[in-house]
Amino acid sequence: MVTVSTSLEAVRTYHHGDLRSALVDAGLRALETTEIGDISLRQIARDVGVSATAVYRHFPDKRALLVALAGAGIDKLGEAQRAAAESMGGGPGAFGATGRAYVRFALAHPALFRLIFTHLPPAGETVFGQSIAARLLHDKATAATGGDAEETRRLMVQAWAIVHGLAMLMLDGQLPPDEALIDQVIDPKTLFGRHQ
Amino acid sequence: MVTVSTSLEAVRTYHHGDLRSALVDAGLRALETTEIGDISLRQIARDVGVSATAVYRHFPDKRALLVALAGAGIDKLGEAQRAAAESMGGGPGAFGATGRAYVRFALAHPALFRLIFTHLPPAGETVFGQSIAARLLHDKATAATGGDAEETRRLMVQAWAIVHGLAMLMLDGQLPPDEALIDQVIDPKTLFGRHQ
DNA sequence: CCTTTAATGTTTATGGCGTAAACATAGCGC
DNA sequence: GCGCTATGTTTACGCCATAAACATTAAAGG
Repeated sequence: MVTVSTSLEAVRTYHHGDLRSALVDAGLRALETTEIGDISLRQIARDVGVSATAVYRHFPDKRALLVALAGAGIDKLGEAQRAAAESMGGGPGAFGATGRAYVRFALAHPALFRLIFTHLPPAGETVFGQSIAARLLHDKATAATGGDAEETRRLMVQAWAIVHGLAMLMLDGQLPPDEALIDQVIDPKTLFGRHQ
Repeated sequence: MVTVSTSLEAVRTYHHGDLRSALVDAGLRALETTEIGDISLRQIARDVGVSATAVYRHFPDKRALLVALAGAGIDKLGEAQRAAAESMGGGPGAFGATGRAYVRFALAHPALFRLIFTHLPPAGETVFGQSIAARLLHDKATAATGGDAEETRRLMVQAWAIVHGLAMLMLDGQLPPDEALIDQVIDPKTLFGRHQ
């Protein structure tokens, strides 16, 4: 029996121990350097040091692994937004901070960001519905509209669309990924100050 | 020599006649029913009734064919916007009409729309730069800002981002693809009426 | 403890893909 | 009419996702 020492104290045996999370970790790592279309099951398995078909013990198919990666990505995105809001003390600047964090996350992890939104049927609830920013945004929009539900919804969708659109256009090279442009476009004053 | 009759009057010989445009047409047709990641050179070649490698006489690789398809898509999108603007007589409602046409186009041709923006390095100029809507938008934004260049740019980017974001979120199942929501979100009054 | 069994690996195989290389055909300029 | 070149085809390679059969080991029950 061959015993291969891996990164730290761990030792490889026939059974891996926690292959599922190792695959997810390797997948997330791969997404940092590989565009989404070039992600391959076999490569991820190779990275983990396991046969290609071992993956199928933990995921029914490639798509299922990608769904798991997207889930991890959604968590990361949420955490980035939470941290951004917290850094503003949850105060009036918090909502804008979550928007900027959203775009920065997209630019920092393009393949992961794309995976979250595209290439997968929305897993159960909508990404946005689960978001920290959703509550902040809802509060802000409700205040701005004085409680009108339809207007509130419009403001929320507009705000999300602007942030998401900015992220996508920068990701796709249609707009320069400038920090200054992000700040300029995501300005709560111009997004909410307009309501009559 | 086998002579196969194709759709109309045409006749197949060893040389196709206009394989390049036949491939583009078949590719566009494929994009109506196949998501972008599942588009295959070999299938397109099969649809045209030609060997897989014949494609390489007209395109250096798959990417090049996709670029050609994206180019055709950009033309179609531009035409849809032009028609939308014209239907409003080019009047004050024209700009909003181009925005709605943009989102409707995305919903009507999801794979093609994605191809145009993602999966390809922006071919030369930006998609938006060439757009009919760009001029309408620029005029509108300039009027709203009284000529301030930076403010004009901000308004233009915000408008494009909102439209693009809405299209993407609907495409990705994060927002319901309702006509009413499109009309509500893309409302020039709420997009431009706010400027102080 | 020791054995059975289920979980979790590996090997092997299949068919599809993009693409390179060698070869075939035919249209066009001389 | 002939040869050159554009434009096809055939064949082949290596990678991919995935199915099927087989191997190893951990855990559970006697």
